[in-house]
Amino acid sequence: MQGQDLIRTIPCSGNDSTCYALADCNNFFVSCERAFNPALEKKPVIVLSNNDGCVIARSNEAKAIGIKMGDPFFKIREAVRKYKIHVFSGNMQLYADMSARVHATLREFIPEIEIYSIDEAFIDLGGIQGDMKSLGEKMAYICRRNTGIPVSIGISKTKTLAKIASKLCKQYPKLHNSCYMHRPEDIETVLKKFPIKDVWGIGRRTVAKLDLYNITTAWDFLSAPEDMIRGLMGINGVRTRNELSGIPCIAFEDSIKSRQSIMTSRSFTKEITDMELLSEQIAEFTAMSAEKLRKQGSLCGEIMVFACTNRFRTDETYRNSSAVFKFETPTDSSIELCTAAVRLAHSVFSPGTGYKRAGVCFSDISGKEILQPSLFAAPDRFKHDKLMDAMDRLNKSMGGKAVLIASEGSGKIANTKDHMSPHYTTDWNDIPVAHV
DNA sequence: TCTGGGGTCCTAGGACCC
DNA sequence: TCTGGGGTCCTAGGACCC
Repeated sequence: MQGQDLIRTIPCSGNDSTCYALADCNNFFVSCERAFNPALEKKPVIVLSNNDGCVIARSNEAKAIGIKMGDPFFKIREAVRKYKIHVFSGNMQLYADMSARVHATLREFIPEIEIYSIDEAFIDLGGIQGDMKSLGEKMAYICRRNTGIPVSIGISKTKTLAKIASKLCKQYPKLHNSCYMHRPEDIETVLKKFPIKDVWGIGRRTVAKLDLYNITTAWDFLSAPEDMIRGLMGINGVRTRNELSGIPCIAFEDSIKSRQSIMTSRSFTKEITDMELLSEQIAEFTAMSAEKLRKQGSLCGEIMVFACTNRFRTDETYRNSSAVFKFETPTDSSIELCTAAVRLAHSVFSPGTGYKRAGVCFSDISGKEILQPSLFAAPDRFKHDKLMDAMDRLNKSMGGKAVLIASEGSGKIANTKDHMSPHYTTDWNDIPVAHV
């Protein structure tokens, strides 16, 4: 039974010597800003989340000053002035575009890559002959040259070990952004020094539990009995333990999987107390989610709307209300989705409440091609297809929100983005000009 | 004044059925 | 008074990731 759990996720390549690379972009959002503004090199730089709320990326210099991931911006204003930290509002369009460029560069080496996140990709090097260390160095060099983004390439027998190898690259500049970790004695030396809290899959809660057993390094974890790890962490703990010992338990997935849920939510600069404003926001979030839904060719079976108060306020109790609607027949029409969402927004709203955050979540998502039409569904149930298609194309070619659903309103609520860089690669007006 | 956003998977426990 | 046992499915909550 336990064995089957594990085997299910092991890639069945038929090759007993597996090898994975992890390409990890260094301080990715900061590196994107630097790629177009070289004056930022060697300077402390941070990037902020929506509404300029929290720190979501830091340059090494900013880390050295003591700026933490997730620090609220208003709490570090003093340090920003004192150390002349360069501040940017998150420019997600730019980062997504730069990410695509890095992926395209990696694919020139090995076509099948697994895009793990906006700044990370796994590459299956199983069966590849040659000097892995120099292959990694070459990948890192070409990525930097083609995109301006510094990338760390960690290579080892499992994904978890490859992650560790990529972290070593950042720690030791001498490695030239590429670390191939394969000899058992080297792996042992590394794991004995590697903090368990930095291992992929080991989070805060687990670190606290492991600490009670004096497990503080990756090697301690690997040396602990399997039953004990299973008891503390369940199957995922056993997988991580196997991965550290060189047995792959996390499969390589190069096909792009459709999302099982699609969410759009935002915090507001000022609390919303007006129902019309709230429902316009909800409609806007719904339209954004619906666009993502159509992009992956899916239908939504269930929609959830939520709105909550400011969880940091101490003078009143935190409230989070939500409501759900199930569609008789799944849909991808913004019109149907917005109609449902606005109705839900009305049922969630309570007068006199100040809402600080709200959002929309689509679930029960299915592929459009395998739709089982309900017996009672109207024959014209795809009547909005052409309209949606036209709307998506207009919005794509004209950028942003050229066409809106009526319930979205006119966007009266603006987010704070006081430090936005130009849309260098995604807006013709912002394309950098070379002065010669 | 000001505190992000979007995902996945696993597990335990309850409801329900035979 | 006595009060089974096993299976499935669903859901909420926890934990993790970036």
